[in-house]
Amino acid sequence: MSDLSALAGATNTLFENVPVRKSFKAIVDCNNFYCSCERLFRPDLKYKPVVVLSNNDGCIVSRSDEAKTIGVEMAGPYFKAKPLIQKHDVAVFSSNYNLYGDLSWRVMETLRMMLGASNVEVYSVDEAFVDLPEMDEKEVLDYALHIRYTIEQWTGISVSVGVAPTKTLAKAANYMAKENKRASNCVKVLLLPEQQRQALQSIRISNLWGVGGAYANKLINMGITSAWELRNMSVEWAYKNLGGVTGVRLIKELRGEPCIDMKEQLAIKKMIATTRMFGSPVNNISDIKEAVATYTSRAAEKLRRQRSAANTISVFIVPKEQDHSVDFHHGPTISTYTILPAATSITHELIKPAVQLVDQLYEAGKSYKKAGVMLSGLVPETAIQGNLFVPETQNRNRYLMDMMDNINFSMRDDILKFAASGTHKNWKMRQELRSRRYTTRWEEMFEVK
DNA sequence: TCTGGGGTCCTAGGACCC
DNA sequence: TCTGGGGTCCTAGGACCC
Repeated sequence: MSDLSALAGATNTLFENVPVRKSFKAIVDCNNFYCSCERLFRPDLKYKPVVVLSNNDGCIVSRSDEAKTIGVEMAGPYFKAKPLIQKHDVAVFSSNYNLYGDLSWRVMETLRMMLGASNVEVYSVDEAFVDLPEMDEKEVLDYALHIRYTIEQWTGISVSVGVAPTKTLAKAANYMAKENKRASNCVKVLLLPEQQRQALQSIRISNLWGVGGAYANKLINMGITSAWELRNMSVEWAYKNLGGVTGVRLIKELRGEPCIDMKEQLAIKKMIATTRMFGSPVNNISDIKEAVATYTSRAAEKLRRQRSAANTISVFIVPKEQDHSVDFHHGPTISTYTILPAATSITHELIKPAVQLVDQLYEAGKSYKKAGVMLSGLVPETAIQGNLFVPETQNRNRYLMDMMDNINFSMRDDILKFAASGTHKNWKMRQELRSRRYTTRWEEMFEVK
């Protein structure tokens, strides 16, 4: 490797006038995204503490800066934070995914218009990696600020931007930008080795992208506490101690050697899951079957959207544990799966085996708090669709699905569904504090009087 | 009775991300 | 009393084959 860089240097001195082509990666990350979305339609909340809850109003998944300041913890259970929230008059919202999804699309579309779609990798609902156009190092900061201001002006959502030679360093830069928004103007650029050293020395190992709870503990026990200390470990050490090639990539990225490529957009998913907590514990098998049928319908929609079919369906249910001393995340999960005779994307062909699996899993007398459906073994739908040798009804099924998808998409709220999904929904999740779907429903639009 | 080595495919499980 | 949902990638180890 050092041979290569020596070579590159030599080439450069030979051709003084040929500029070195530098490619920089940026991560653009919406600030407190869900809270910002809620505030957009509630300007009265602009400087007030706001939090958004997860599905089922379970934990806190987004906090405004003001909420962070008064000590509301991220991912903490809502009921524990409630006293603090009431004391400080914090505005509380249930998740409103219609709203966030739509605003996310606007932010990403702005980036695509600025940089070209092929240079934007949507990484999550509120983050995107972008390949910056070639420019002088001095211009990078200005360009990053330009991105930030344009998005804010066009969508009303404020973002932070981190720029560096690799994705991992860009994430580190972004972390620093957010640490001190006022000083950084929400933008941080780490191009020079000296800038990178200072930044990595100030970042604790647990805040590094790619180091989760398990590795953080392990590293701290080994005496490695800062990102800089980790950067200076050898790749052999990383292979042995940080999950093989993943660890090697992490170290190299920290040193400025790009190892994590930009991903193709519209990549076809390899697995599709729909899982939910129940609004309250359920002990009745028919309710569980209704829920599983509903989740299967949702998963099948996702499957058809990417034009895939599945040959394996797994179902799991999670009993409500009796012993509250155990860590709730690691409650027992009971699961099983079926391999289908042929891959399919037809909802009712998936619901039937899914519901049968519930019979295998369910134990009478127990109550359950969660269930989920996973589809895997995905293949392109074209591989199975429109077969001349299957009965005509089977081809018609696919058209039926198209019709259902279209109607459900335009009417929303699952106007058409299968009877197995039930009508009582005793298991349905709680969403007591949801705001209006301002940007996706006519009847919920923002009104100006 | 003696009884190798290398390859592939699959699954379970562990780590991570937001 | 009350603690989210949806993904990815990687490795180890077993089954099977020649």
